[in-house]
Amino acid sequence: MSLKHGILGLLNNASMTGYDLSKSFHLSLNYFWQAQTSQIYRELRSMEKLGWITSKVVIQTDKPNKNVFSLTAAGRTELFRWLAEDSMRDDMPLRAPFLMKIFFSGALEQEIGIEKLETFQICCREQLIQMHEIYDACEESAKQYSYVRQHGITANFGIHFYEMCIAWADESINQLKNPDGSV
Amino acid sequence: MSLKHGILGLLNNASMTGYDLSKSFHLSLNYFWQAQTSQIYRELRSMEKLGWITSKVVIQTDKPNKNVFSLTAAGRTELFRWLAEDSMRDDMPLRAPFLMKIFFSGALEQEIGIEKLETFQICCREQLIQMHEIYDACEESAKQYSYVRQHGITANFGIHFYEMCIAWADESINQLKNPDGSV
DNA sequence: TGGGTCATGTAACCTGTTACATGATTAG
DNA sequence: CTAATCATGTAACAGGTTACATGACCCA
Repeated sequence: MSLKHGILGLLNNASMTGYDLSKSFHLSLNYFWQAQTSQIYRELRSMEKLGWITSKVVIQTDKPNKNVFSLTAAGRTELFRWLAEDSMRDDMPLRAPFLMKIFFSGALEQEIGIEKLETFQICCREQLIQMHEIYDACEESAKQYSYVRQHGITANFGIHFYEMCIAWADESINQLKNPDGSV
Repeated sequence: MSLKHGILGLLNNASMTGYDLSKSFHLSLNYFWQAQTSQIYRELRSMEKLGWITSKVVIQTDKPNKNVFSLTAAGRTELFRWLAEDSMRDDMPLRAPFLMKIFFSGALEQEIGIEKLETFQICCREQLIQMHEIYDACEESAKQYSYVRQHGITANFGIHFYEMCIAWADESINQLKNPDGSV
Protein backbone atom coordinates (compact mmCIF):
# COMPACT_ATOMS: atom_id res chain seq x y z
CA MET A 1 0.00 0.00 0.00
CA SER A 2 2.42 2.64 -1.16
CA LEU A 3 -0.07 5.42 -1.85
CA LYS A 4 -1.10 5.61 1.82
CA HIS A 5 2.54 5.80 2.79
CA GLY A 6 3.27 8.42 0.18
CA ILE A 7 0.50 10.53 1.68
CA LEU A 8 1.88 9.97 5.19
CA GLY A 9 5.30 11.04 3.96
CA LEU A 10 4.01 14.25 2.41
CA LEU A 11 1.88 15.10 5.45
CA ASN A 12 4.92 14.58 7.66
CA ASN A 13 6.49 17.61 5.98
CA ALA A 14 3.38 19.76 6.10
CA SER A 15 -0.37 19.51 6.71
CA MET A 16 -2.30 19.73 3.47
CA THR A 17 -5.62 19.40 1.70
CA GLY A 18 -6.43 16.59 -0.73
CA TYR A 19 -6.00 19.09 -3.49
CA ASP A 20 -2.50 20.03 -2.31
CA LEU A 21 -1.56 16.38 -2.00
CA SER A 22 -2.70 15.79 -5.54
CA LYS A 23 -0.52 18.64 -6.77
CA SER A 24 2.45 17.45 -4.73
CA PHE A 25 2.12 14.02 -6.25
CA HIS A 26 2.16 15.47 -9.71
CA LEU A 27 5.10 17.73 -9.03
CA SER A 28 7.40 15.41 -7.17
CA LEU A 29 6.44 11.73 -7.20
CA ASN A 30 4.77 11.45 -10.56
CA TYR A 31 7.78 10.10 -12.41
CA PHE A 32 7.79 6.94 -10.30
CA TRP A 33 4.27 6.84 -8.85
CA GLN A 34 0.96 8.07 -10.21
CA ALA A 35 -2.11 8.95 -8.19
CA GLN A 36 -5.50 10.19 -9.35
CA THR A 37 -7.18 12.93 -7.33
CA SER A 38 -10.18 10.69 -6.71
CA GLN A 39 -7.91 8.01 -5.33
CA ILE A 40 -6.26 10.44 -2.96
CA TYR A 41 -9.62 11.51 -1.54
CA ARG A 42 -10.62 7.89 -1.04
CA GLU A 43 -7.35 7.04 0.69
CA LEU A 44 -7.67 10.09 2.91
CA ARG A 45 -11.07 8.90 4.17
CA SER A 46 -9.73 5.42 4.77
CA MET A 47 -6.66 6.74 6.57
CA GLU A 48 -8.86 8.88 8.77
CA LYS A 49 -10.78 5.74 9.75
CA LEU A 50 -7.46 4.06 10.57
CA GLY A 51 -6.65 7.00 12.83
CA TRP A 52 -3.49 7.90 10.91
CA ILE A 53 -4.66 11.41 10.07
CA THR A 54 -7.19 14.01 11.23
CA SER A 55 -8.85 16.81 9.34
CA LYS A 56 -9.81 20.36 10.18
CA VAL A 57 -12.05 22.60 8.10
CA VAL A 58 -10.48 25.96 7.36
CA ILE A 59 -12.99 28.61 6.37
CA GLN A 60 -11.93 30.91 3.56
CA THR A 61 -13.89 33.84 2.24
CA ASP A 62 -12.24 34.47 -1.10
CA LYS A 63 -11.83 30.76 -1.99
CA PRO A 64 -13.82 27.60 -1.23
CA ASN A 65 -13.37 26.27 2.29
CA LYS A 66 -10.80 23.57 2.67
CA ASN A 67 -10.22 20.40 4.61
CA VAL A 68 -6.68 20.32 5.95
CA PHE A 69 -5.25 16.93 6.89
CA SER A 70 -2.53 16.36 9.50
CA LEU A 71 -0.67 13.34 10.78
CA THR A 72 -1.66 11.87 14.14
CA ALA A 73 0.84 10.16 16.43
CA ALA A 74 -0.41 6.82 15.07
CA GLY A 75 0.15 8.06 11.53
CA ARG A 76 3.70 9.11 12.30
CA THR A 77 4.36 5.73 13.92
CA GLU A 78 3.06 3.95 10.85
CA LEU A 79 5.18 6.12 8.55
CA PHE A 80 8.33 5.27 10.47
CA ARG A 81 7.40 1.61 10.75
CA TRP A 82 7.06 1.50 6.97
CA LEU A 83 10.30 3.41 6.41
CA ALA A 84 12.28 1.23 8.81
CA GLU A 85 10.82 -2.06 7.60
CA ASP A 86 13.23 -4.34 5.80
CA SER A 87 11.34 -4.75 2.53
CA MET A 88 13.73 -3.83 -0.24
CA ARG A 89 13.16 -7.17 -1.99
CA ASP A 90 9.40 -6.58 -2.10
CA ASP A 91 9.92 -3.03 -3.32
CA MET A 92 12.19 -3.99 -6.22
CA PRO A 93 9.66 -4.96 -8.92
CA LEU A 94 9.37 -2.41 -11.68
CA ARG A 95 6.36 -1.84 -13.86
CA ALA A 96 7.18 -0.43 -17.26
CA PRO A 97 4.37 -0.64 -19.84
CA PHE A 98 6.55 0.61 -22.70
CA LEU A 99 8.77 -2.46 -22.35
CA MET A 100 5.75 -4.70 -22.76
CA LYS A 101 5.07 -3.16 -26.12
CA ILE A 102 8.69 -3.30 -27.25
CA PHE A 103 8.96 -6.89 -26.06
CA PHE A 104 6.21 -7.96 -28.45
CA SER A 105 7.04 -5.60 -31.30
CA GLY A 106 9.12 -8.39 -32.87
CA ALA A 107 5.80 -9.52 -34.34
CA LEU A 108 5.63 -6.32 -36.41
CA GLU A 109 7.71 -5.41 -39.44
CA GLN A 110 11.21 -4.43 -38.45
CA GLU A 111 10.92 -0.83 -39.58
CA ILE A 112 7.90 -0.32 -37.36
CA GLY A 113 9.77 -1.85 -34.43
CA ILE A 114 12.54 0.68 -35.04
CA GLU A 115 10.00 3.52 -35.18
CA LYS A 116 8.66 2.47 -31.79
CA LEU A 117 12.13 2.78 -30.31
CA GLU A 118 12.59 6.17 -31.95
CA THR A 119 9.30 7.44 -30.55
CA PHE A 120 10.32 6.11 -27.17
CA GLN A 121 13.56 8.03 -27.41
CA ILE A 122 11.75 11.28 -28.19
CA CYS A 123 9.52 10.79 -25.15
CA CYS A 124 12.59 10.13 -23.01
CA ARG A 125 14.23 13.35 -24.13
CA GLU A 126 11.10 15.26 -23.10
CA GLN A 127 11.05 13.53 -19.74
CA LEU A 128 14.73 14.25 -19.27
CA ILE A 129 14.14 17.99 -19.62
CA GLN A 130 11.41 17.81 -16.99
CA MET A 131 13.62 15.78 -14.67
CA HIS A 132 16.33 18.42 -14.88
CA GLU A 133 13.77 21.06 -13.87
CA ILE A 134 12.61 18.95 -10.93
CA TYR A 135 16.21 18.29 -9.93
CA ASP A 136 17.09 21.99 -10.01
CA ALA A 137 14.03 22.82 -7.90
CA CYS A 138 15.14 20.20 -5.35
CA GLU A 139 18.65 21.62 -5.20
CA GLU A 140 17.17 25.04 -4.52
CA SER A 141 14.94 23.92 -1.67
CA ALA A 142 17.59 21.61 -0.20
CA LYS A 143 19.29 24.80 0.95
CA GLN A 144 16.36 25.34 3.32
CA TYR A 145 15.03 21.88 4.14
CA SER A 146 17.51 19.10 4.72
CA TYR A 147 14.93 16.33 4.17
CA VAL A 148 14.77 17.42 0.55
CA ARG A 149 18.22 15.98 -0.14
CA GLN A 150 16.56 12.62 -0.80
CA HIS A 151 14.23 14.37 -3.20
CA GLY A 152 17.22 15.54 -5.21
CA ILE A 153 18.66 12.04 -5.09
CA THR A 154 15.50 10.50 -6.49
CA ALA A 155 15.23 13.22 -9.13
CA ASN A 156 18.81 12.39 -10.04
CA PHE A 157 17.67 8.80 -10.46
CA GLY A 158 15.17 10.04 -13.02
CA ILE A 159 17.93 11.84 -14.91
CA HIS A 160 20.13 8.75 -14.97
CA PHE A 161 17.15 6.65 -15.94
CA TYR A 162 16.16 8.64 -18.99
CA GLU A 163 19.77 9.06 -20.11
CA MET A 164 20.18 5.31 -19.90
CA CYS A 165 16.94 4.83 -21.86
CA ILE A 166 18.15 7.10 -24.65
CA ALA A 167 21.46 5.25 -24.90
CA TRP A 168 19.73 1.86 -24.81
CA ALA A 169 17.33 2.88 -27.57
CA ASP A 170 20.28 3.97 -29.73
CA GLU A 171 22.05 0.69 -29.15
CA SER A 172 18.90 -1.29 -29.87
CA ILE A 173 18.08 0.60 -33.05
CA ASN A 174 21.59 -0.13 -34.30
CA GLN A 175 21.25 -3.79 -33.43
CA LEU A 176 18.02 -4.01 -35.40
CA LYS A 177 19.53 -2.18 -38.37
CA ASN A 178 22.67 -4.38 -38.54
CA PRO A 179 21.23 -7.80 -37.83
CA ASP A 180 23.96 -9.60 -35.95
CA GLY A 181 26.63 -7.48 -37.58
CA SER A 182 29.62 -6.19 -35.60
CA VAL A 183 32.62 -8.04 -34.18
CA MET B 1 -4.97 -3.28 -19.96
CA SER B 2 -1.48 -4.57 -20.49
CA LEU B 3 -1.93 -8.01 -18.97
CA LYS B 4 -4.50 -9.04 -21.59
CA HIS B 5 -2.14 -7.85 -24.30
CA GLY B 6 0.80 -9.62 -22.74
CA ILE B 7 -1.22 -12.84 -22.86
CA LEU B 8 -2.18 -12.18 -26.48
CA GLY B 9 1.49 -11.63 -27.30
CA LEU B 10 2.58 -14.88 -25.70
CA LEU B 11 -0.24 -16.87 -27.30
CA ASN B 12 0.72 -15.43 -30.69
CA ASN B 13 3.99 -17.36 -30.42
CA ALA B 14 2.45 -20.58 -29.17
CA SER B 15 -0.82 -21.93 -27.75
CA MET B 16 -0.55 -22.53 -24.03
CA THR B 17 -2.31 -23.37 -20.79
CA GLY B 18 -2.82 -20.86 -17.97
CA TYR B 19 -0.08 -22.62 -16.13
CA ASP B 20 2.36 -22.22 -19.04
CA LEU B 21 1.44 -18.55 -19.34
CA SER B 22 2.13 -18.07 -15.68
CA LYS B 23 5.57 -19.63 -16.08
CA SER B 24 6.32 -17.59 -19.19
CA PHE B 25 5.45 -14.44 -17.32
CA HIS B 26 7.83 -15.33 -14.56
CA LEU B 27 10.63 -16.29 -16.90
CA SER B 28 10.51 -13.46 -19.39
CA LEU B 29 8.30 -10.50 -18.45
CA ASN B 30 8.62 -10.54 -14.70
CA TYR B 31 11.30 -7.87 -14.51
CA PHE B 32 8.97 -5.24 -15.93
CA TRP B 33 5.51 -6.72 -15.37
CA GLN B 34 4.18 -9.02 -12.65
CA ALA B 35 1.18 -11.30 -12.93
CA GLN B 36 -0.31 -13.67 -10.37
CA THR B 37 -1.52 -17.07 -11.54
CA SER B 38 -5.01 -16.31 -10.28
CA GLN B 39 -5.06 -13.11 -12.30
CA ILE B 40 -4.03 -14.94 -15.47
CA TYR B 41 -6.88 -17.43 -15.07
CA ARG B 42 -9.35 -14.58 -14.56
CA GLU B 43 -8.09 -12.70 -17.61
CA LEU B 44 -8.24 -15.87 -19.71
CA ARG B 45 -11.92 -16.30 -18.89
CA SER B 46 -12.63 -12.67 -19.69
CA MET B 47 -10.67 -12.84 -22.96
CA GLU B 48 -12.61 -15.93 -23.96
CA LYS B 49 -15.83 -13.95 -23.45
CA LEU B 50 -14.41 -11.18 -25.64
CA GLY B 51 -13.75 -13.79 -28.32
CA TRP B 52 -10.00 -13.12 -28.40
CA ILE B 53 -9.04 -16.69 -27.49
CA THR B 54 -10.52 -20.20 -27.50
CA SER B 55 -9.70 -23.19 -25.36
CA LYS B 56 -9.43 -26.93 -26.01
CA VAL B 57 -9.17 -29.59 -23.36
CA VAL B 58 -6.24 -31.93 -23.92
CA ILE B 59 -6.61 -35.23 -22.11
CA GLN B 60 -3.45 -36.55 -20.52
CA THR B 61 -3.09 -39.85 -18.73
CA ASP B 62 0.12 -39.36 -16.76
CA LYS B 63 -0.60 -35.72 -15.80
CA PRO B 64 -3.78 -33.74 -15.08
CA ASN B 65 -5.79 -32.77 -18.18
CA LYS B 66 -5.09 -29.33 -19.48
CA ASN B 67 -6.90 -26.44 -21.04
CA VAL B 68 -4.91 -25.12 -23.98
CA PHE B 69 -5.67 -21.56 -25.12
CA SER B 70 -5.16 -20.25 -28.66
CA LEU B 71 -5.61 -16.90 -30.36
CA THR B 72 -8.66 -16.37 -32.54
CA ALA B 73 -8.61 -14.08 -35.58
CA ALA B 74 -10.19 -11.37 -33.39
CA GLY B 75 -7.48 -11.87 -30.80
CA ARG B 76 -4.74 -11.49 -33.37
CA THR B 77 -6.43 -8.35 -34.70
CA GLU B 78 -6.57 -6.90 -31.20
CA LEU B 79 -2.92 -7.74 -30.58
CA PHE B 80 -1.83 -5.93 -33.73
CA ARG B 81 -4.15 -3.01 -33.07
CA TRP B 82 -2.53 -2.62 -29.67
CA LEU B 83 0.99 -2.98 -31.05
CA ALA B 84 0.41 -0.48 -33.86
CA GLU B 85 -1.42 2.06 -31.71
CA ASP B 86 0.41 5.31 -31.13
CA SER B 87 0.45 5.31 -27.34
CA MET B 88 4.06 5.75 -26.28
CA ARG B 89 3.16 8.75 -24.13
CA ASP B 90 0.60 6.72 -22.20
CA ASP B 91 3.03 3.85 -21.82
CA MET B 92 5.85 5.97 -20.38
CA PRO B 93 4.90 6.14 -16.68
CA LEU B 94 7.10 4.03 -14.46
CA ARG B 95 6.13 2.55 -11.15
CA ALA B 96 9.05 1.98 -8.81
CA PRO B 97 8.13 1.35 -5.16
CA PHE B 98 11.75 1.42 -3.97
CA LEU B 99 12.02 5.07 -5.05
CA MET B 100 9.02 5.94 -2.90
CA LYS B 101 10.84 4.65 0.14
CA ILE B 102 14.10 6.36 -0.72
CA PHE B 103 12.26 9.60 -1.45
CA PHE B 104 10.95 9.73 2.10
CA SER B 105 13.99 8.26 3.84
CA GLY B 106 15.24 11.80 4.46
CA ALA B 107 12.99 11.68 7.53
CA LEU B 108 15.21 8.94 9.00
CA GLU B 109 18.68 9.29 10.43
CA GLN B 110 21.22 9.68 7.70
CA GLU B 111 23.04 6.43 8.41
CA ILE B 112 19.82 4.50 7.97
CA GLY B 113 19.15 6.29 4.71
CA ILE B 114 22.58 5.19 3.52
CA GLU B 115 21.86 1.61 4.60
CA LYS B 116 18.70 1.62 2.51
CA LEU B 117 20.71 2.56 -0.55
CA GLU B 118 23.27 -0.13 0.24
CA THR B 119 20.56 -2.77 0.55
CA PHE B 120 19.09 -1.54 -2.69
CA GLN B 121 22.45 -1.96 -4.35
CA ILE B 122 22.77 -5.54 -3.14
CA CYS B 123 19.33 -6.35 -4.56
CA CYS B 124 20.32 -4.76 -7.86
CA ARG B 125 23.42 -6.91 -8.11
CA GLU B 126 21.29 -10.01 -7.63
CA GLN B 127 18.86 -8.86 -10.27
CA LEU B 128 21.72 -8.10 -12.62
CA ILE B 129 22.95 -11.68 -12.45
CA GLN B 130 19.47 -12.91 -13.31
CA MET B 131 19.16 -10.45 -16.16
CA HIS B 132 22.39 -11.75 -17.68
CA GLU B 133 20.98 -15.28 -17.54
CA ILE B 134 17.77 -14.16 -19.22
CA TYR B 135 19.74 -12.25 -21.83
CA ASP B 136 21.93 -15.25 -22.62
CA ALA B 137 18.86 -17.46 -22.97
CA CYS B 138 17.37 -14.93 -25.40
CA GLU B 139 20.53 -14.82 -27.48
CA GLU B 140 20.43 -18.61 -27.70
CA SER B 141 16.84 -18.82 -28.87
CA ALA B 142 17.21 -15.81 -31.20
CA LYS B 143 19.20 -18.16 -33.43
CA GLN B 144 15.98 -20.10 -34.04
CA TYR B 145 13.17 -17.60 -33.69
CA SER B 146 13.64 -14.12 -35.10
CA TYR B 147 10.84 -12.57 -33.00
CA VAL B 148 13.00 -13.22 -29.95
CA ARG B 149 15.40 -10.44 -30.94
CA GLN B 150 13.11 -7.99 -29.15
CA HIS B 151 13.26 -10.24 -26.11
CA GLY B 152 17.04 -9.86 -26.05
CA ILE B 153 16.66 -6.12 -26.49
CA THR B 154 14.34 -5.83 -23.50
CA ALA B 155 16.57 -8.11 -21.42
CA ASN B 156 19.43 -5.81 -22.36
CA PHE B 157 17.33 -2.96 -21.02
CA GLY B 158 17.21 -4.78 -17.70
CA ILE B 159 21.00 -5.10 -17.69
CA HIS B 160 21.47 -1.39 -18.41
CA PHE B 161 18.84 -0.58 -15.81
CA TYR B 162 20.43 -2.43 -12.93
CA GLU B 163 23.91 -1.25 -13.86
CA MET B 164 22.60 2.32 -13.79
CA CYS B 165 20.93 1.67 -10.44
CA ILE B 166 24.19 0.42 -8.91
CA ALA B 167 26.10 3.46 -10.18
CA TRP B 168 23.36 5.83 -8.99
CA ALA B 169 23.34 4.26 -5.53
CA ASP B 170 27.13 4.70 -5.31
CA GLU B 171 26.86 8.33 -6.32
CA SER B 172 24.02 8.95 -3.87
CA ILE B 173 25.78 7.27 -0.96
CA ASN B 174 28.80 9.47 -1.60
CA GLN B 175 26.63 12.56 -1.74
CA LEU B 176 25.06 11.70 1.60
CA LYS B 177 28.44 10.97 3.16
CA ASN B 178 30.04 14.26 1.98
CA PRO B 179 27.22 16.71 2.51
CA ASP B 180 27.59 19.26 -0.26
CA GLY B 181 31.33 18.62 -0.45
CA SER B 182 33.12 18.42 -3.79
CA VAL B 183 33.94 21.19 -6.32
C1' DT C 1 7.50 -39.46 3.60
C1' DG C 2 8.29 -35.05 2.19
C1' DG C 3 8.95 -31.72 -1.31
C1' DG C 4 8.60 -30.32 -6.14
C1' DT C 5 6.11 -29.96 -10.48
C1' DC C 6 1.84 -30.22 -13.08
C1' DA C 7 -2.70 -28.20 -13.32
C1' DT C 8 -6.84 -26.06 -12.08
C1' DG C 9 -9.21 -22.46 -10.08
C1' DT C 10 -12.52 -19.42 -6.28
C1' DA C 11 -13.41 -15.67 -2.93
C1' DA C 12 -12.53 -11.66 -0.75
C1' DC C 13 -10.39 -7.69 -0.68
C1' DC C 14 -7.61 -3.75 -2.06
C1' DT C 15 -5.97 -0.47 -5.44
C1' DG C 16 -6.18 2.11 -9.67
C1' DT C 17 -8.81 4.30 -13.56
C1' DT C 18 -12.42 6.90 -15.90
C1' DA C 19 -16.20 9.62 -16.11
C1' DC C 20 -19.07 12.64 -13.98
C1' DA C 21 -20.74 16.62 -10.94
C1' DT C 22 -20.52 21.26 -8.74
C1' DG C 23 -19.46 26.01 -8.15
C1' DA C 24 -16.80 30.26 -6.91
C1' DT C 25 -13.03 33.42 -8.11
C1' DT C 26 -9.39 35.41 -10.96
C1' DA C 27 -6.55 36.62 -14.93
C1' DG C 28 -6.20 37.44 -19.85
C1' DC D 1 -16.39 36.09 -21.94
C1' DT D 2 -13.61 32.21 -21.40
C1' DA D 3 -10.23 29.43 -19.45
C1' DA D 4 -7.63 28.32 -15.46
C1' DT D 5 -7.22 27.59 -10.64
C1' DC D 6 -9.15 26.39 -6.22
C1' DA D 7 -11.64 22.76 -3.91
C1' DT D 8 -14.52 18.93 -3.13
C1' DG D 9 -15.94 14.55 -4.04
C1' DT D 10 -19.15 9.99 -5.95
C1' DA D 11 -20.02 5.85 -8.78
C1' DA D 12 -18.83 2.26 -11.53
C1' DC D 13 -15.66 -0.53 -13.21
C1' DA D 14 -11.08 -2.64 -14.10
C1' DG D 15 -7.03 -4.62 -12.47
C1' DG D 16 -3.93 -6.49 -8.84
C1' DT D 17 -3.04 -9.13 -4.41
C1' DT D 18 -3.57 -12.69 -0.89
C1' DA D 19 -5.23 -16.66 0.92
C1' DC D 20 -7.27 -20.83 0.22
C1' DA D 21 -8.51 -25.45 -1.98
C1' DT D 22 -7.59 -29.84 -4.54
C1' DG D 23 -5.14 -33.81 -6.13
C1' DA D 24 -1.95 -36.80 -8.72
C1' DC D 25 2.60 -38.08 -9.92
C1' DC D 26 7.73 -38.30 -9.43
C1' DC D 27 12.13 -38.12 -7.25
C1' DA D 28 15.30 -38.44 -3.33
